[in-house]
Amino acid sequence: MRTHLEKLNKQQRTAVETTEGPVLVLAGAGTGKTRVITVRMAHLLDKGVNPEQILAMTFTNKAAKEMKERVGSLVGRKRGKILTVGTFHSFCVRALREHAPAIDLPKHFSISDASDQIAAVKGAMRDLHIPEERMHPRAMQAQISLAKNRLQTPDQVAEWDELIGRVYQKYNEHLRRSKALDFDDLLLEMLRLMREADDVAQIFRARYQYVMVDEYQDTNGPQYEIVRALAGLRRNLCVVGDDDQSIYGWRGADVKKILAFEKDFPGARVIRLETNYRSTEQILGAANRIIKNNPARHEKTLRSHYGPGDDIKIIQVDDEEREAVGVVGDILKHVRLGDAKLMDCAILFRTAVQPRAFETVLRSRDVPYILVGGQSFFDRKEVRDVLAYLKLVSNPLDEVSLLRIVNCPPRGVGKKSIDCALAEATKLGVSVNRAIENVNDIPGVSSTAKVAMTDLQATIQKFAQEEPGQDLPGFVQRLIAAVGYKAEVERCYADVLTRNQRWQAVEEIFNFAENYVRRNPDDASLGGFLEALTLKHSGDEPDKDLGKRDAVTLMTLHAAKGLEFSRVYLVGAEEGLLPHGKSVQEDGIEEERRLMYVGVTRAKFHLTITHTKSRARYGQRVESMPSRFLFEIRDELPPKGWRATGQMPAAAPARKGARKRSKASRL
DNA sequence: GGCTATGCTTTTTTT
DNA sequence: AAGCATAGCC
Repeated sequence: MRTHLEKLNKQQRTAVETTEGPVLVLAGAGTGKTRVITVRMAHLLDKGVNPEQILAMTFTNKAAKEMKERVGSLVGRKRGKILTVGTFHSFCVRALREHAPAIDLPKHFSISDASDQIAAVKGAMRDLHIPEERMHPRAMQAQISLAKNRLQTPDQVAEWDELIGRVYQKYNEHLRRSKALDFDDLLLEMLRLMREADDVAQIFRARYQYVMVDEYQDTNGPQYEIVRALAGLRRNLCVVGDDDQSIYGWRGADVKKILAFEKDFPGARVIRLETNYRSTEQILGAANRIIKNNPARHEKTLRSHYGPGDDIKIIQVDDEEREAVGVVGDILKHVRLGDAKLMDCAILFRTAVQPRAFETVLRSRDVPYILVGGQSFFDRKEVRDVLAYLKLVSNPLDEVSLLRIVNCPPRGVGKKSIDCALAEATKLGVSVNRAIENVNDIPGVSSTAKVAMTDLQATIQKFAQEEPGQDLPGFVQRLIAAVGYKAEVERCYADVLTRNQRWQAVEEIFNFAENYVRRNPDDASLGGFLEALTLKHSGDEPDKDLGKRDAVTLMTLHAAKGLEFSRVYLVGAEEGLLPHGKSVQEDGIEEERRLMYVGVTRAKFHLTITHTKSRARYGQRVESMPSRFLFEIRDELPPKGWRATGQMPAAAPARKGARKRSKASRL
């Protein structure tokens, strides 16, 4: 215990030792935030607090995992394991599963992921006869999500925008009759649980005597309310964050929450961590020069613990291909010189399309790399199909999944039959799944379709009655075999190579199942498996315990928050990309600046920022302008002739008549 | 009902 | 550039 405290500076130690009452730790980048949280937990345990009484909430699984490991190494694996450390979402799911009946929630609800949500929005709009031209389902979904994150009901939204309000309402009905909750609902239902089921709320408050929240600046409305409800009157609440690193405003996060903590929790102790143990003076100076352009923020003076260090490199290249070649070349050069390992290097970017060029170059040069948050695997058609089958077995009322696979592989269920079933479902106000139980009575459905749907339902039913337990991998394989999915893959892809590739994705799911069973030997279940995949618990590491593999890291700036690397390559520092064009339009420059700040402060010793002369966007080569942040970094004004270009093309109005762009304007 | 061709949109960031 | 949806043909 003493040794834990000895390694801390004065402020950090105060933060650790102030265990009672509300505490706000304002921790600038690299000031040892994670260390404070982990040591604080260790300290609580040393003081005799029961590990079950400690709850720590994070925003990403990565952060949760790291925190668990670090506490584990301080106090021992075994004791560390009993601590509750998790993302808000996973914590809420667990609580809801345990206490679903208390708020009339079905115990076996499924969780809608992003594509499920879009599908549900489309369904809702179809029900309301709202053409998709009125508003893109994607945009609609974003609006609904934002409303939920602001704790607004459909009625409240309708006052402001009737269209969105109505779809929001219908969308909720769709989810409910599919026994599904979306990501936002997980938080909202948890809040409802805390408010409406008093006995349950008491249990939680009694259980968690000490509550900690990481990255508090990213807390949104529902999360804040949950924290408040959990902390109760005891208020042993410690939140840690940095307003300069608030980058989730688009998800409903409210920076004001961290600024108003003392008001929300009177008597709160505020502790500032201002010594940076991560970066050189050069890097820190650059970061400070950028962030000082943001008007509303807590003034902070970060002091570097290290010397000046190397200059920051800002490099212009011809295009994204040269950018990738240059960066990878530089990495390899330093590896060859022996002053860096691959795992010390990170390539950071703004959008998910940027890594493509880098992947190509890395692969051609045989350089191992890890692409973090490479959502792509779960976006693969085969993976989504298989997952849909599994979801359907787990929750036979899941409408989105049913519609996805009714005719995949083709069973003679055509559009017309589906439309008739859909109409019948809407008429009866139930999910299609239920309507189809009496498919023979639905007019307009072809006879082949009737037989096919009955068969399919029987198959699903048969598997649904099984409890796979330890044999989950075999169960998944049998289900996929039963519906003839392999034959479908073979039918679709004539080319042997792609065919094998596609089928490998399916096999990867079998592997996931095996991993999952191995990790949860006691309580393996289909529902748990799907949940883990949806919330990305286990899914993100196909290469198992090779976390220490020597490889270059590629990730978005958002994913990089909280991490550090010796060498950072911040690529694509161009107007339209960073700051992103959409943000410029929507007045989100300050958040983009914080994003840039996050990127710069990830670097410990070497920082290289690149920007291109031109870049392909939407299949068209477009001239790039250096990011305004590159001038801020040098305390300069943009030169004459510089323009803030690169906004979204044609600035399509957010809603109402998504006008088709004329050919002329695209040329 | 199934398959193919054409044309249209897409690119913000995550649980 | 690529993936997805619709239309039009078998």
